[in-house]
Amino acid sequence: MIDPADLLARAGLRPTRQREAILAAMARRGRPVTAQALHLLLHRGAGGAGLATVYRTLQALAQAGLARTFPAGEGEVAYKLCEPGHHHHLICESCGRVVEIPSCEVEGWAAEVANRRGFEVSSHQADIYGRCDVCVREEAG
Amino acid sequence: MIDPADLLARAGLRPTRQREAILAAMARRGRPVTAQALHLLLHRGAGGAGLATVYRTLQALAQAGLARTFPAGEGEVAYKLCEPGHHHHLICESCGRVVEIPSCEVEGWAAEVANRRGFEVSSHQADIYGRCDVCVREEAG
DNA sequence: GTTTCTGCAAAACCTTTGCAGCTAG
DNA sequence: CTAGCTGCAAAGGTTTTGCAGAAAC
Repeated sequence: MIDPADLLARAGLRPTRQREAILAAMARRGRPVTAQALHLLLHRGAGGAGLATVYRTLQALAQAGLARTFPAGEGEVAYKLCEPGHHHHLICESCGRVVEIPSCEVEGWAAEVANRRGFEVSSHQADIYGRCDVCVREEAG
Repeated sequence: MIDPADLLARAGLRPTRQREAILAAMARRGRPVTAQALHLLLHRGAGGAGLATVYRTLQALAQAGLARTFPAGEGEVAYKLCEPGHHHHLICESCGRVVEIPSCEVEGWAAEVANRRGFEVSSHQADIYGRCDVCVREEAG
């Protein structure tokens, strides 16, 4: 379970009403959201947060390694809460759901390919795009 | 060897002075460049090209599958000439050099991981970051 | 009481678009 | 001659920044 207050502490941020609202919304959503979308979501509900605050909070979370960024649409960036540490993603192109894949079988491949060309690996990144079980069924049904 | 005129023909674009200058600069560079950077590069040299033209050309190339986009800095997109078809990249974080990896051993891993979770794979994307042989030697020497 | 955070509005930025003039076929 | 391309400048959008007031410690 995701605890907003805990995440803020881990990021070295003061727990404020706005930040907790932002984190709660992100946790509830579970898939990447843009700053703009988050701002709208919160503005309508009770605990609002200014656009600048949303941007600043998301940036801080990403910098602390508690959120990952995804390219979204044209020139927009979406954020999603992620456990720190290395992992990959399975992304549904239909509903936007994102599943984290903890194990990393790409590791060996990356090291081999890189070494063969004299590269020294510092990191790698791999994501799989497709349609999730729910969306596949819906489309078929 | 990369032939600007040929690439333009493959993309269904008319060969003009500006476009050939853009392609020549991209080929010369060999690593991802942003539209802004290209514009500056060309504006200083002889064969200039307007910013709008640079953007339009890069967009057309990407759409034709002859260039790939890379996230660059904050909210910027960089482009690099790439052979069409599926491949991965080895990216040097020090000098920016990019090497294409044609073979795709990730394919199997992607399919297995996805199927295990009920996903239907449509595509995947994997890049390796590190330092290339030249930069490693420079750092050591 | 300090330090940090928020909100607003302005600014900065990259990118796209409209349009008149030019160029390739 | 016609269709397509270029350049400029204006517009569109997202993201960042400055600053006074508010909130957390």
